[in-house]
Amino acid sequence: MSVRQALLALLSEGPKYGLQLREEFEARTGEVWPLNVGQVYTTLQRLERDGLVAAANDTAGKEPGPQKAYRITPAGTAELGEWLRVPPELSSPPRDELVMKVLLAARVPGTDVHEVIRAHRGYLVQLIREWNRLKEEEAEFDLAFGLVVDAELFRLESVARWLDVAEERLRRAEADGWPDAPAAPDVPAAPVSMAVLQRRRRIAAKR
Amino acid sequence: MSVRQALLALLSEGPKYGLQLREEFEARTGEVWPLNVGQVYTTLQRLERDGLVAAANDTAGKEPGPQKAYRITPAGTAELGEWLRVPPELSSPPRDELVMKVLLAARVPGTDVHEVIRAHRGYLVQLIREWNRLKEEEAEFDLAFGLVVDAELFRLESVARWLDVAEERLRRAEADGWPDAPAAPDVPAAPVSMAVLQRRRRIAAKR
DNA sequence: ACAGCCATGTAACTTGTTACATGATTTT
DNA sequence: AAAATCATGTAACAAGTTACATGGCTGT
Repeated sequence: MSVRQALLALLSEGPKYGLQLREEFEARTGEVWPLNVGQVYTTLQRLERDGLVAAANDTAGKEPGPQKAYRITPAGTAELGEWLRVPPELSSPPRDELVMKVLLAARVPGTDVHEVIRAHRGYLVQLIREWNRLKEEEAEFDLAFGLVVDAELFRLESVARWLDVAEERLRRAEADGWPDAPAAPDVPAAPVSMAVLQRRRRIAAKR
Repeated sequence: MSVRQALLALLSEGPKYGLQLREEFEARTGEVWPLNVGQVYTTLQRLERDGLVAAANDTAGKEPGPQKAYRITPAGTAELGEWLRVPPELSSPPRDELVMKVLLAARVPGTDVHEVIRAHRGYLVQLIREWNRLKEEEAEFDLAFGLVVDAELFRLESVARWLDVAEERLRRAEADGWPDAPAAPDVPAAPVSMAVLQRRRRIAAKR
């Protein structure tokens, strides 16, 4: 839900048409974040439906051609302004796929969390090296590219550091006899009318 | 596209039913990442369609009740195993909403990037403080919560640091006379048969 | 008996992806 | 004239969200 506003931002500089928006979007992100064209057109349709953009009858006229330029409307400018300033993810943080893998791997039978963690960590340091190489090669010339690469590097490094503390935390928990319910390893908790079981757990959770 | 595998992971410990999966998912993520129930049921349907899970005719039988338990199949176990080990975001990194806001704000007329950056940075440090408080209060007791909070803290801190270097980069670029095309501030590049214009830009990009 | 939760399901909608179809323009 | 590429558009699908409908079970 950010392509919408990205298009508004590009149109705030002047009328543009579909393919042009795709190219400028990718240029603005240092050619790192691709944007498929189909989405540009469908998003433009929705923006027009919502009154945030309008077809720009080229002031020059007489030159229709295949291109259909759009311009931003006052309502569009307003929405853009708010989007730029309102911080993302206000409520609960986004689900992080790698974090989920570690959390879940910790209790999957026949799986060693530490092995999983090592695999991902190895891949991360490799990725970090590659981005650093790219940065040295190109980031001087392209402001957008430099910014995006920095963001990615910072993110990757924070994930790598998290893997380290996560592994340590898990190791300590294991030393303390975790997972806390190795219990019945297949018997589906007996036919105790599970609704009751469910309830009991909820109450227990409330302490 | 990770709820799918998360359900597989939970089912790898034994048969479970819909609501139970929702609750266990949220428990595993320290109650930080909510999961709406509707998605659990639709995802289970797709998993069944794809042969990764199957209805678990409770071995105990005779106790249908309202609950429909599912169990993981060998194919499901295989997919889960691969998902756990394959690193995410192999190709290009995910679009980060905050990064996009900064990149785009830099050229939106009537908008000061630095003001935008400051606003987001302020919000970030506030968020970091709140998470730290939560961590001190509860993270001791709940391994999952501790892990998720750490991940979020690391992420937020990396974003905050990125904002700092981004602001510095932008400031230097401005000193060097950026944005590079203040040019015609409204005239849509004249009616020069835009297709040609487009081409020229592509070639120029190739240098 | 009635209220309230447990449990499953469905509908409508948004965002995003991939793949294909169709003209117009330009290049060779 | 044919091939390539520019440009727009549509169809089909996956994944996610919110909201609502519907029974069964439980507690008072």
